[in-house]
Amino acid sequence: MNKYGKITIRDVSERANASIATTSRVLNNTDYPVKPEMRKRILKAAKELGYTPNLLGKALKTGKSHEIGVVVPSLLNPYYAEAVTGIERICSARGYNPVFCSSDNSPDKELANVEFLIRMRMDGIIISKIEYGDEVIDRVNQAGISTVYFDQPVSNEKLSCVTYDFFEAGRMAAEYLTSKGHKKIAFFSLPFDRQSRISRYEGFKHGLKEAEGYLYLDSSSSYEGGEFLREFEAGERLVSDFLEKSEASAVVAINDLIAIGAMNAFSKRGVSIPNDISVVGLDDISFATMSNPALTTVKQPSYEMGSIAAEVLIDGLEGKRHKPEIIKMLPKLVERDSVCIHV
Amino acid sequence: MNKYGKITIRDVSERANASIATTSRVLNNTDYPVKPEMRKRILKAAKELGYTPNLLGKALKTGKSHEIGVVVPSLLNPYYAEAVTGIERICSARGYNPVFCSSDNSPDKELANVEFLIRMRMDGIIISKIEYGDEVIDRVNQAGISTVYFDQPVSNEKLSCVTYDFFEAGRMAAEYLTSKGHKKIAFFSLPFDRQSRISRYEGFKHGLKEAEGYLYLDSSSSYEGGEFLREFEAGERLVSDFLEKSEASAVVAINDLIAIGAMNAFSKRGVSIPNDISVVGLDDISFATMSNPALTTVKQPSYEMGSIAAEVLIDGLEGKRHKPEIIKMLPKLVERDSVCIHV
DNA sequence: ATGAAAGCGCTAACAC
DNA sequence: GTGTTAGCGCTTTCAT
Repeated sequence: MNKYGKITIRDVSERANASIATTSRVLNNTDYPVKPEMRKRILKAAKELGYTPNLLGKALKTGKSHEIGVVVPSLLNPYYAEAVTGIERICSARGYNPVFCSSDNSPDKELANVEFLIRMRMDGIIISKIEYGDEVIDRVNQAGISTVYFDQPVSNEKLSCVTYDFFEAGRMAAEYLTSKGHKKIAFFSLPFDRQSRISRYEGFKHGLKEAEGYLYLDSSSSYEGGEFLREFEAGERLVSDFLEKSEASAVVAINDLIAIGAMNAFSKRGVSIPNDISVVGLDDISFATMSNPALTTVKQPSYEMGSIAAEVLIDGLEGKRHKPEIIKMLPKLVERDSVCIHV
Repeated sequence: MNKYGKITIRDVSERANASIATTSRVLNNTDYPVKPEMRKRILKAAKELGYTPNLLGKALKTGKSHEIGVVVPSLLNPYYAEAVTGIERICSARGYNPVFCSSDNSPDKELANVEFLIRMRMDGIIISKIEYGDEVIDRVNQAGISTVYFDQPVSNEKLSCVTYDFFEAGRMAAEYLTSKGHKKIAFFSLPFDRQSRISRYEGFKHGLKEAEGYLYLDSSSSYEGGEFLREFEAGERLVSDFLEKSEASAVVAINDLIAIGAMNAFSKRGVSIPNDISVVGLDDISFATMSNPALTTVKQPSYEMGSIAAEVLIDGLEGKRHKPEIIKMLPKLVERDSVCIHV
């Protein structure tokens, strides 16, 4: 035992009367030939001493940590919680250890997290980037660390990315509503500060066809109390605005949280969903099944996106994939109880 | 540049015509005296080369990683998501980097995660333990790593723990209902496989006073699809059971997810909340404000518990606290719209 | 089949 | 004010 009070491989080797090299070979279960008795002695010594390998030493030496860094904007947001769960399952199935960092919706923290992961010499990084510019991308490229982006699209074709057809999702929502006879449809949104929102809205407009579209934007920006609640409340505010003008018979919300907040605000004011107003969300978070009425929405398969991002990254790390992979997941309409036919 | 293609401190020192030692001193911003020109040269060289410190080397040498490992049963569960956010904020404010691991509700994975964090030589660990026995505790103790437990209570007084008065929470819920005139109150629960659930139920019974209590247990155990939805569905199943017997005018649910699931199932069957049946939850997750009606519940301050756990741990690491700290957070009743007076 | 030793990137004690 | 060097725990090449 050294001055740090930790058992090292050296302590084990001494107690087993073996060399460090042999000890390392045994402890790592390599197929290197070692006499059975020696092997047994070493294993016994390790056990008796309560040896715990120091992965820092190992990673420093080998240049591989078997760790994968994951950066998401928020762990509070069910959407990311699901993605992260997908990542976690794949990584651990394939022998990697995911390390999650939340950037708390702050681009600065996002960059700091990425920096940290690079400095820790992660084998790879999975990131759902919110920063608008390319600082993160540049940093990661310069460091030469394998990275896959997910959620928000990344323009560069050289980069692996698991994204989603946001445009098509918006389009499907609008089209579904028109197919139900709605002629005037509102769009409830947060500020268009990310590509996904812009695309959703573009798609929405496209899906409208002959129907009229009305945009309602909530721009109160406080991120206090978690963006989670904030979005829910945005839904409530948008309803006030909407009710004043009463231009439409249906609304598409930029995400489920807003849709649910809106539905609640509507019911509180005696507007019945879906009888008076139809609502469709975008995302399909688990909670969408739990709202009352259950929310009709367009699914973004966050869990699968997370899993696939992890697969792509690990395949790359293990040399099973060489070119950057750009995967665009398709939306799927999930019909529940928040829409009805407009006559 | 070495064979790994990474810039090391050595490369920087060579380019700056300085020694490694001086370079290290400058790069770490120590107050060690270094001539301004030299300092400038080194900084310049580092920048030009795109030097990125290798934290593995540093941690190996110093024995401090400034990383804190966090293990929770699930990141999908909003309760833990909130706790984790509290941890994240404190750690990053105090210069530590939290590393989150989800054990995916599996005791085996929990132990594996803990093992990983120990091997990575984290400075400390924060864990919400689900494993029923003491394996995790023993392992952590043997490794001699500073740890604070949170959520589930830990019996050992030698261990720092941030927990919650589960008994009192159950009691408050029951008492609140009796104070509203309810005489027959049901308790909706999942299996009593953890202390928190047992305590909540005990407290509930205690708070009943002269009122009658009825226990409804959901034991369908599949963890597929995430415990999140599972609990919501458990609420629905419990309602079927309840409606067959119709013994009570109010229900206390072991957690908010079940309460919300139950409320939905009730409304679907034409039972109006709170007019026909009053419901109170336990937890106060953010979703509780978003249900319809908004859920009256007993708050467990998960965000604060996470923050405090982080504070306690870091104080310990920095020698600002020496004895184990046992903190028991108090519940708080949050009145919303799911309860009414029983006549 | 086993071991000695170099070295991964870094810090810090010590020397000058 | 600056530099030399030992060594953190580990793997791995090369000898034996």
